[in-house]
This record gives sequence, structure tokens and C-alpha cells, in this order.
Amino acid sequence: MAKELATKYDPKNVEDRIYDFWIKGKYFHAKVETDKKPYTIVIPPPNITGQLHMGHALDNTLQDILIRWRRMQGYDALWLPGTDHASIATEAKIVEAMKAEGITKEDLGREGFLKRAWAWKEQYGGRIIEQLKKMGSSCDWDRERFTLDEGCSKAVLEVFCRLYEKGLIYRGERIINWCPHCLTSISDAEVEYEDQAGHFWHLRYPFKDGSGYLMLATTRPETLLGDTAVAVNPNDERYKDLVGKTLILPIVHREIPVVADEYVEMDFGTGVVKITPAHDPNDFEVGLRHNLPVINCMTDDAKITDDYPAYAGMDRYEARKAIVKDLEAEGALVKIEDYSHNVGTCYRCHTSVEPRVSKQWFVKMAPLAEPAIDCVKSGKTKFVPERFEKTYFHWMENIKDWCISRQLWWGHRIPAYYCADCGEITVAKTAPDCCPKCGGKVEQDPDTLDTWFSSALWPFSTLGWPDETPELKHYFPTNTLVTGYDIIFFWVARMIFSSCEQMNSQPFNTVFIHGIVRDAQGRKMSKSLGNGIDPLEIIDIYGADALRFTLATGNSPGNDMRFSDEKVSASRNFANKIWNAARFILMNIDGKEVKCELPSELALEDKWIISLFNTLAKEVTENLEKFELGVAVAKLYDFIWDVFCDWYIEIAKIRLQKDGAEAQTARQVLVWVMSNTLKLLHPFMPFITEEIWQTLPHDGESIMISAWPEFCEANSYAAEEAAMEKIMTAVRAIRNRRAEMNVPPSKKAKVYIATAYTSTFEFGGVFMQKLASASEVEVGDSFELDGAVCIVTEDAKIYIPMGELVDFEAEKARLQKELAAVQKDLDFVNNKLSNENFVAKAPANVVAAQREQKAKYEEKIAMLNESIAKLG
RNA sequence: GGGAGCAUAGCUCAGCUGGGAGAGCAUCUGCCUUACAAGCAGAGGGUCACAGGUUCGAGCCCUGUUGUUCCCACCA
Repeated sequence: MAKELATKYDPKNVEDRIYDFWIKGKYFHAKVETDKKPYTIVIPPPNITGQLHMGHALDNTLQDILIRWRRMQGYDALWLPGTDHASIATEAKIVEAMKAEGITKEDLGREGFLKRAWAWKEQYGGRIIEQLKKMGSSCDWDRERFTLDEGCSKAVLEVFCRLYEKGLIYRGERIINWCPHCLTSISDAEVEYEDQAGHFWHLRYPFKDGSGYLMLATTRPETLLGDTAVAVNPNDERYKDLVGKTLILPIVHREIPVVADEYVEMDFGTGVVKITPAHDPNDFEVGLRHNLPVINCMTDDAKITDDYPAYAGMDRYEARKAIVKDLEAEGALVKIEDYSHNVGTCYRCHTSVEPRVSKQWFVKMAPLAEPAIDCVKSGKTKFVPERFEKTYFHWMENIKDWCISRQLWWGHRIPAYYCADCGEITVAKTAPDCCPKCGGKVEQDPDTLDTWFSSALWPFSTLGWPDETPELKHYFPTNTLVTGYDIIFFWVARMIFSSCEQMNSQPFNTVFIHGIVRDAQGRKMSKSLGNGIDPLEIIDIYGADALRFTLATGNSPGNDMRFSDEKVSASRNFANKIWNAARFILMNIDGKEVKCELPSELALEDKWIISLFNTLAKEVTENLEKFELGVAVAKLYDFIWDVFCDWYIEIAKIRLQKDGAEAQTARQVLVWVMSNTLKLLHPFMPFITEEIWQTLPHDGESIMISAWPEFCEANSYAAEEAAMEKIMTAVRAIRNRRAEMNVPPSKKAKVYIATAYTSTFEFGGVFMQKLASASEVEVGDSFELDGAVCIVTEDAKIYIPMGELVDFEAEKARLQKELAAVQKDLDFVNNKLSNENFVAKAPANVVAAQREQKAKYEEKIAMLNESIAKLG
């Protein structure tokens, strides 16, 4: 068996096979076991257009760690997977693909387009799911959902109608953000602002009565076509008398009034603002207050309308040039300044957003925000780390109404029906045959809903709501939502208010927030930079466990992390280390009857490792409970590598070589500790742990459904831990000394140990032989030796007679140097202890520890002095 | 304009409720010690950004400063 295992762990031989084994065993499937406590995570549904990127890899690694851990703890753990139809992103991709074939949406018509979209979904929607499987994700694939499937659509209809009936959804003509490329409205949250270099055009607008000009400046001269006023601040002494006068709009030669409005900042620019209600949100508000006409001068793809023949059909930037030229010709242009300003862009295509007045559907947010704020304030939903609650509150408290209608076809169609005759609006789950008011013909609103409207319902729509399913009853509210901070507004906040409203409950108890994965230089990974790292490629080279381990190790809640090959390579090395430890154990139990249970007779070193493991189990569990995944995994790394491999396995070799009862004890402890450590590591590195666990003696079908190791009082051995620590300190001291003197390990030497802990060191003698190149070890109260190297630890004075290698002067100097160092330490402690305030105010245990330290230093100093005296 | 994060070894980052600073990588030295050279044993390397304060005691708590990153707002 052992011979078959290569010296290097090869994930390619393991991962797919193990994943199939899990699927066949149905271990991921949650069975609605009502006698067990539920633990639920709903996946942030990736877009069907998506390809697995590092963000997904991190997000899903964290979720899988939590769900595997809870499953092992005995919870009825459900990780519910699915995908998002991503209306705008998907539709854009399909339109783009069609463009290559020379077809437009209109050519196909709505039905034809949707048919094509569904075909597209069938083709690509499964791709990201397959990629998630490569990560080892233990999702319940039998419950996979899609935001546009029948159930989710039913939930969407239900919510829309309920909100409409409550007056929380309304239709209105408002200024909204319009993407001239995607040809749809987008919500405020979907606008990204970026600094762009632009210009400030200073213009003069003449008074009708010929009494001069008003100077103003604009960053968007083309919107002048839609100007319906010029505003000044009512308190501005400079312009007080001009309010109410009439100006002639340059080029257009329309008469517009001068109005007074508080919105105008007197200190900025000339304190005069042109007002374009149709193309600026602030101007729109001013227009409302002053009853100004709204003149839309652009088409939906941001070209000038036919109302302005000179510019009709020009793109807004072309028009800008033409208009500036004409302004100059007319003498209205005063000067042009360079100016950098924030421009709103579409979060999908980064085209500059064109604010536009248009009739859309909105969700009235104020009444929904209040319970959502309370949900977090009261602690029903907690953010980890907590600071993100502040972000959440700030957003919720300042929230504006949510524009939910999109001029797209791929999505949930708005269930509103308009009567062609009387204009009556009917909102209903099923289409009415005719207008309920006048019996006229009705037509459904052509628009669809914002994709986030359906994902806002995800925690309960996926569990069967609005039906009262057993799943909904058992698994809702969900336990943990794992997501990045970049998606709090889009999704987390909307799930919270939707759930508060529809379910009268929080959607999840904890929101576990992580940061984004950056490249090795700390830059955001992006397509345009081309610095993205493909997780699948990393898996191909290093294995999924190595990738997962890297992502988990770097994780500190809410913080960004950098990803580099070096880190994955270190993780791969760790996997290999585990692999080789397993090989060693397998080699030694080959052909022997070994069960995975602790023998009744344990040696000192067995109790030591068992005790340390016990502490590890406790701490890892505590760290996981606090979402300190990175801390938990670091402890596992240290235990496996530095404690188990570097010390315990090495020490175990001594007994294994002897064979007999002692060897059998060592074998069992090796198997027990290894097997249980693998369990603790399993959530982080599922493949390799399963592979090894299966090869070791084990009970049960799979490590992933084995019981999570618990802290156990009987496995705590404080005295043995302390004794081993003394021996290990001595071993390290000897190694250190030998290394300094450049003595090769092959040159063995006898070791004399003078100590008060004779039995401990007598026991540890064999360890010294194995680990510290000791040919022989003699333990006693004191020794009189000439020409020996002397090493002083807190518990022992160690002599190594290596006369021919020792330079006595150097040895003396070294000891004196060490003495000085210890003396400094002692002074420090003494200083503390002689401070009355310290002794009086510091906790008793801290003071006691200092006193103990003082005694140790004094003892060490005495021993060092003695050694120096001997050297003459 | 408002808010938040970060600043610790050459690099990347840990550091729990305050009790003399840690890891990985890199560097240097010595080892094929039969699980592992993707390894083993050792070493060097830090005014914990700066300035105050609270405390017997501060990397950690408070105030301010500087640098840096991000989020929100959007003064045309």
C-alpha cells in the first residue's frame, strides 16, 4: 500500500475521483432533518455569464469551510447553490453575439430573443457551476436554483404585487440614470463615479432687454439645448435685482427666466447656473420648484433630437464640439478652462450615464428602510467585521427610491397591464383578459425588473416561498451570508429589507464580509489590466487544496488580500508535507493491525502530542466560531508541520524501530493524531484530507461526515506538556550550540545533563540521541568535567566534551556574553518587581509569573557563573 | 465635503479581552539525519509611521499629525 504512494502529492490523481465519491455518497444533500439543528448558507448566485474568478474562489472557499465544519459538527447543513440571470450583463452579451451575426433584438422580436437567451443560458449557465465543483464546493446540487426559474419568478410576482398593493411600488416620471449604451435605466447603486479630465466652458447669456449678459460656466455645453432657466442664489447681492428678468438662450434663441434657488452656491464659479431639468438631477429638482418646462434634447442613445435640426442625430460629444463652435461664432463663449470632474458611468459598460427624465417604476424606500435598519441595530443580523454596519446604516438612512424597471427583455417582466382605452393600470399575478374598469384591451408593460429585485428575495425564494415548504420552515432564516464588501448595497441591504418586509424576519443571522483578491502588486484584478489570475489554472498547477489554503490563510475578515504564486506554492508544499507524513505512517502500519483509537498505555511524548492536539481542537473551533478562519488555519499549519512532523514523528521513530508493544502504541497514536488532525483540516483542504483519511484505518464512509473533534478534559496533560518542553528546550540548545560550532550531525558526542529534573531528562535521553546527535546521555545532579562545552538552560546545565573542537577563550567569552544577556533580563524583572505600583496594581498572576521568571534567571546566572569559573 | 481601512523584519501579512514582538517568502550557515531537498537543523534582521495622553505597564486604548487605499456625496 505504502509503496504505491509517490513522494509528491498529485492533486490530479485525487480531486475528481474524490469529488465523484462525495456526489455518489450524496453527502452534500441536506435532508431536512428536523431533529438536527439546521445550518444554512445560500450562495451569492454567480452570473450565468460568469467565469470563475478569484473573487468567486475566495467567496466559495469561505462558504465551503463553514458548511463542511458545521456538517461535521452534526448540523443539518444546507449550502444552497444557484445562478443569477443577470439581466443587463447577459442581455448585453447576447446582443453582442447577435451583432456578429448581423442580427438585432428587433429582428428577432421579444419571443425570438428570449428563446435565444434561454438557449444561451442552457449553454453557458452550467459552466460556472462546473467550475465551482472544481473548488471542492459541497453545495447541495439537488437544490440548485436560478433567479429566473419558475419558483423564483413566482416569488418576484408575489412581492411586486404585494408592494404595489401597499403603495410601496409606484410608477412615475422622474429623472433617472440612463445608460445610452445598454439602452436602459439603471439604479443609483449601479452608477459608478470616476474622475475624468474635462473642460469648463465659460459662457455669457444675454438679457432680452439688451442690458448686458450673465456669465456662467458649464462642463456640458451640449445640454444648453435643454436649458429652461438660469438660477442664482436668492441671497446673492450681485444678482438680486436680476431675478425675474429674461435671458436669450444662445444658439437656440429661446427666452428663459432668471430664477432664485438655494441650491446655487454663491462661492462656486460665477454663482450662476444654467438649468437643464431634463438632463441633470439637481436641475430637475430646481425645475420642479420653479415650474420650469422639461425639454429633453436627446434620444435614448444620447443623440440630439430632431427638434434641433442643426445638430439632429449627432452624438452628444459631437454635438458638444459643434455647439462650442457655434457659441464661439455667436460670441457667447468667453473662455475654456481645464477641469477635472466626477462623471457617472454605467457599472456594466462604463459608458457615461445620461441623466434623463423618464417614466419608470420605483420602490418607495423610506418605509422599508426603517425595519431594515432596526434589524441590524437590534442585532438580529450582525456584520462581521462590525464596522460594515456603519456603511450599511449610512446607506440605509440616506436611501432614495429605487428605480426597478429596465428597458430590457431578459428578466422578470413587470406584471402591470395598461388599458389602451381608459389608461387604467392593473397590477396582477395573472394577466387580465380585459381592463377591469372599462373592458378595453390591455397590454403588459414591456419592461423587466432590475436583476437585483429577484436576488433580493434569494434567501427565501430559493427555499420555496411564497409556498410554506418544509425547507422554508426548517432552514429559514439562514445562518450566514458570505460576501464581499463591494456588494453590500446591491444585494445584502436589499435582502435585508425584502426579508423584513415579506418574512417579518432577518434573512440571515450573520453577514460575513470579506475583501477583494488583488494581484501580487496590490492592484485590483481586472480584464482591462489583464492582471487577472485564473483560479482554474492555479488548480491545474497546484491543486484545489493549495488554492483554498492560500485563500483561507490570507483571510482576515473584511480585508483585501494579495495573491501570488509564491503563496500558492507554499500551500502546495504544505499539502506535500502532509502527504509525506501520511506516507511515513502508512509505511509503519503496513501489515500491522492498527485501529484509529488511543491505547490505554501512553508514553510521555504520546500524552504531550495528544494534549497539544486537544488544545488545537479547542482553539480551531473557537476561531471558526468567531469567523477567524485565517487564524484557525495558521494554527493547523503550525501544529502539523512544527509539532507533529518535526517533533512527534521524529520521536516516534525511536519506538517504531524497536517493534513490540511500544511500537504498537506509537503506531496507534500516530494514526489517531493524524486522523483527527485531518478532520480539523478537512474544511480547509477537503481533497487531500479525504484521500489520506480513507487510506488510514478509519470508521465510517467519509471524513466529511465524520464527527468534528471536540475538546476533551481527559486528553489534557499539563505535566507531560511541561516535561516535554524542558526536553525540547535542551534539544534546541544543544542543536544551536553545535550549529554555532559547525559540528556536523554525523559527529556524535556524549551529553552530560546536570539537573534537578533527573527523571524527566533520563526519560528524554533517547530523544537527545535521536534529535541532538548525542552518542550517549548521562543525567545527574552535577558533573565535574574538563574541556567540555557548557550549555545552560533554565532547567539544566548541559556538558558536551568536545575538547579538540573547543576554543576555551571563545567559550568563556560566549558564556560571559550570555551571562550579560540574562543579567539584563533579570534587571528588567527586578525593576518591575521593585516598583511598588506594579506589585500593588498588577493582577496577582502577572506578579507571580514575574517572580517565577526572576527565580529562573537567578538560577541560570548561578549556573553560568559556575561554568565560567571552571574555565579559569 | 462626510465616513472607513491600512501603516509591524528586505517583501507579504498575523498579532485574541493591554503584561518584554510572530509566521511565510527572501538572505546567510551547516546537513542526502531512508516520510518529505516542495525537505531537515541553525542564524541574522524590527524606535511596531510620527507626536502627545491614559496606565504600574501600550503594537494593542484615547487625541492629534503625516502618508496611503477605499466607500459615500456630486459645486453647475
